[in-house]
Amino acid sequence: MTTDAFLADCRARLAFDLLSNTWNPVVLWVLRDGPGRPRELRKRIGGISPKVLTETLRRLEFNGLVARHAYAESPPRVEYELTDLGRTLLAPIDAFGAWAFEHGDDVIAAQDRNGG
Amino acid sequence: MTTDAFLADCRARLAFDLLSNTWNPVVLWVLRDGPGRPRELRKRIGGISPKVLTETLRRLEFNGLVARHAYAESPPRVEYELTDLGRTLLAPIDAFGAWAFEHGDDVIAAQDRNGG
DNA sequence: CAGAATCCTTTACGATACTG
DNA sequence: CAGTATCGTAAAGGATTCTG
Repeated sequence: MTTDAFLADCRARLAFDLLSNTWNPVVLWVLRDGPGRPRELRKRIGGISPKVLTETLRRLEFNGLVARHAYAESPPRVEYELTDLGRTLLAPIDAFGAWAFEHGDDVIAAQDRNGG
Repeated sequence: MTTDAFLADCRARLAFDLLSNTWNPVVLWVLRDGPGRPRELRKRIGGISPKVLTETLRRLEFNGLVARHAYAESPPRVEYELTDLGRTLLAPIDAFGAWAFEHGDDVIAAQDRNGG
């Protein structure tokens, strides 16, 4: 794919936006392990507030990547899971994960070299 | 656990962080076509301000993904290019680009379905 | 031309308290 | 327990101006 093609096609930019915030990719990442309730997802993730988790899940739902299932119980029970579309994103995300496993130390070394 | 502490321990998060802003992935993408001066890079990208381009390039340089070459001339000339480490990131970015071309329409359809 | 400095707006994120 | 409302801080990004 050429740069011109990338720039000419707004879908590519729109797709990059799907990963261009702190929590979207992380939430997708942990959902690969199966559906989960909010409280449990927060344990999988670590360091995310309930409010931001809800916002992130609703954003992913809006984009068709995550499905929300609410059950009429008391206390309420809700589960989130990847949609078929969301699951297609796992392969590209895996590519990043594999890259991180292979080159993460190089990035950290560069940061240290540059006074980080 | 703070986000920073989690990032320090999780290479996947480190990789996501490299792409978790608007311009990092786009700048990496256009640098695949070869080294470029800032003004020319802005033409390749479109819609990025000079200030934000500089900030993005310096951020990528800090992480060892981009190299900066300044020549003592008048008017000054500067070129940026991918490092070897930066080039290793092109494959994962390609994987996501391919996903965008295959599934971008599905995302747009979901957004429309949800009143976007 | 590169890019630093300044000012401004928007948004992301977090903490807390509250509702059903 | 899930989710909303509110408040506050911090950072991203844009526009403009100035300097070497």
